[in-house]
Amino acid sequence: MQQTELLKGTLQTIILKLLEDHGRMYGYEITQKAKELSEGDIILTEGALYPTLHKLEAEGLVNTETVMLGKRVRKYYSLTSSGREIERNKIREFIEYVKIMQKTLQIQMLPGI
Amino acid sequence: MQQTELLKGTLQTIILKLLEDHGRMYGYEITQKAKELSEGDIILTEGALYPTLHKLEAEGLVNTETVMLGKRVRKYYSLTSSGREIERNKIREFIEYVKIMQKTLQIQMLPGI
DNA sequence: TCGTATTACATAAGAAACTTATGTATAACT
DNA sequence: AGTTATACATAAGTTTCTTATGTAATACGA
Repeated sequence: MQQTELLKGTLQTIILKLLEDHGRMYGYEITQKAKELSEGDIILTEGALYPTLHKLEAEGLVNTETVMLGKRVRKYYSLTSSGREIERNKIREFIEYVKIMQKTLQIQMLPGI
Repeated sequence: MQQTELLKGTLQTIILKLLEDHGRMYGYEITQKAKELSEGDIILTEGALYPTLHKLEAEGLVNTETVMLGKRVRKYYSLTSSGREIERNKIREFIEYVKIMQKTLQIQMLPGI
């Protein structure tokens, strides 16, 4: 993550939604997809990403599958049904959060936003 | 703050914008205004609010003025010109952040949002 | 008038979520 | 051959909040 400071607290949401939209992914791929979709604004650091993925796994929100690529390891993650449910909640919460902030800050975000 | 978890990192933004929109305010008043505008969703806890106000003061973003109400103390805060500048940046950053998230999560927030 | 809720400030310990730094190792490119 | 990219991982430290605690005046209801 980084810079915007606001991105704190959204890492799980981003990971879960990327897994929902793009199917099974591995860690490094998640960082690249986030960077691509955000047009360079979201840089997921490894120090944040991997512990979060491990936590999601420990909570049963994602499954893992380890694949050997020659001599290298790649660890794929995919949503469990529980993970899918949490993901939907997190997206709802995010939209709700933006609405709350809009009311509180009394700002308009133009259509399209 | 609380619950939404997303609100982390937005406390300074909320305080600065409320001071911009409503002029000089005291701590308790800020909590009430945030609660009112957010329709009950933003509950600023004292443990978060006061240290943040002190920090904003230490950074020169707000001025303070202490007023006695009978025997009680009330401490008013108002934006400095530097505080106003930072406030505008934070609002811009917030809007930018929402756009980034919208792209990354590929979600639509209907007009009005 | 007495107890409770509200107003109004403040600080401190602990938790959560990051950043920054470091480590290991293979593969690709120049 | 050396640098960059791919790919995983952990640990120390920072920031920002929550929860708990403390003090005290004022308002309100029974």
